[in-house]
Amino acid sequence: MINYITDILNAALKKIGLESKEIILEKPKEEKFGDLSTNLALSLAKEFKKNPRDIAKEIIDNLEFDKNLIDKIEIAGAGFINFYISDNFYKDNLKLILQKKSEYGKSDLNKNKTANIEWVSANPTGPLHAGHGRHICLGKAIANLLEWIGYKVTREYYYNDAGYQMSILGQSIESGYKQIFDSRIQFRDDMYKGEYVKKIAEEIYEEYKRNLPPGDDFWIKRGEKYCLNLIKKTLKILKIKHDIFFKESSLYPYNILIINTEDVENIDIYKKKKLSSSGIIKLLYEFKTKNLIYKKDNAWWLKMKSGGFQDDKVIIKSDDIATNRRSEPTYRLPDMAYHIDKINRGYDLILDIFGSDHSDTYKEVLFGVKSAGYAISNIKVIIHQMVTFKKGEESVKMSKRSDDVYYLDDLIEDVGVDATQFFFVMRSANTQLDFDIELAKDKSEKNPVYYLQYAHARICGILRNAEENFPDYEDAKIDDINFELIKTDDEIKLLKVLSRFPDEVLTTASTYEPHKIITYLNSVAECFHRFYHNNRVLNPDDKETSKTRLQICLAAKQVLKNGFDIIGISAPERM
RNA sequence: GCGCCCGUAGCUCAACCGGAUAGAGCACCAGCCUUCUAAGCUGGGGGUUAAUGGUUCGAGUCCAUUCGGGCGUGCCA
Repeated sequence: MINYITDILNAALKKIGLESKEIILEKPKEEKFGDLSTNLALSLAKEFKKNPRDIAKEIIDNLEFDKNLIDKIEIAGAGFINFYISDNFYKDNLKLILQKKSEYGKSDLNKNKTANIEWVSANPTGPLHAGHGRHICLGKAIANLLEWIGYKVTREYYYNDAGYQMSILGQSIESGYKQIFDSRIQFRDDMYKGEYVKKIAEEIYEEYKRNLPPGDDFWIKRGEKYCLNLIKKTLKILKIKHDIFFKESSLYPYNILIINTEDVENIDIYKKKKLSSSGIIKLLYEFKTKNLIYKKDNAWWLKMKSGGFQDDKVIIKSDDIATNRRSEPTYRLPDMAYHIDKINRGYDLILDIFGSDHSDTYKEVLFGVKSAGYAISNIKVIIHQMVTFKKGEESVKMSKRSDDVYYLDDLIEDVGVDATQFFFVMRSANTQLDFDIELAKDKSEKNPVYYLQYAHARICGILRNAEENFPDYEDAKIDDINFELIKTDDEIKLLKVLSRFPDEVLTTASTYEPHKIITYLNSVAECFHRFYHNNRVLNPDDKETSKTRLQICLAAKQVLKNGFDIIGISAPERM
């Protein structure tokens, strides 16, 4: 419908002799202003310094439209053009929903385009904690949205499988292992002390007893495998499956993270050894060739001041025996190489999701990628603010250091998968979120999840009733709909809301803001509940109306279900 | 100190390139179950959109300043 009106408006502009414009059509807040409205005349008035109402009149006089679809068009207020859409359109759309079913709302706008969405990407140093939840649930919904607007989506998980943090994990497990038979062993402050560390240690002890396995690498690899499995398990509960797990080490020669600072100086060494094909080395070549890096204090720095940053940043650390620091890249360099890797894979859209604690670093990374000579216009970054947890009035402390962490598994167990998903996606990503665990747990009308799911369950109740008591209604076909019988306000309003779904999906997807779908579904549920309250669906004395209303119910159920699929919650048949 | 994000009803939050009387849920008040699930429906009270100034036909939205909150500001990621 929006496309149709946009087209006829542009045709009218052409007749007047104006360029076609990007036309904004929105649903007016007030019903009396029609179904769709445009401020086109107002913005043209600004441009040409004319009276907006005169322009609006001129446009309408030149507008040709299908009277079967649009009842009337009016000028209102300062110069808004309001369209009143015919009920016929909504009735036709009812058929469309019932025919398209789970496809209703999907668009092929980005047919043949590919998108890569990278998220979660927590390093496998332990289980996911509750704070990760927002990031994870948001990414899940956005990935779904991209598919709904036609992208072929690759879901990717990037993690550091070596380096400082992982070596701490290895040391922690080693300490845990030794502690089993030597009570003198203590954990250092900077070590991981969670229950899972002990579990890994015990597993290893069962396998090797006191025959200490050799090498640092052993502990790290065991830890990585175990922790990644914990993470995947949690993701599976949330019905998330990544297509690619990308290891940082795969960007290095021999998958080893050490880059010798001297070797960078004589970077051709890598070429001689035929090791110059890895992402990190290639990038270093590019930086060196473009004279973007320099050596200072035995570390390598990337020139960033030119990009508006306060300081240049270290990309390869110096050796420092005192602090046990090795000559390895900082996170920036592999992150840049990783993004270049994604660019080279040729996606039409590359999406990163970060918490606000990374909002500075992604700029550095993009700057580096751009400086190295790559186009970054396909890369979009979504930043979400942090989340705090509370139980009623009491706030829940999130401590990484202690072993008393509130894990994502705990949260899911406390409030359920649906409430977890819903609460994290419910709010705009760029506001700080207060997650009320008590409220999410609540099985009453206070809990906003239920308002939506209840509408779906209610419809299922009607369908069950039809099946059991009115078998001859149940087999009603789309062709049995008698449009003449759709006449109450509640019915029409419900159909109007349902017709908006495809447009809502589009705008939601193009801004990557899944909470808008929830706002929309709320209005679907609201209209359905009112319809339900005022309009008896199954009535033995009026078979035709019953059949028709059953089809309306089916359509509402479908739209709710499709919306639930996008945000990733279930559609319960009973509650 | 500097950078990014945020500040909307008692609470949690919406508001689509700047548009018409700023909207929901919860909480509060008053009604509605002999009828497909009352986890619902109907009505009501509640606002100087943190403050001040500016831009314009029009500002919650853009600009400036101030106040308040979050996150960053490592050779951690």
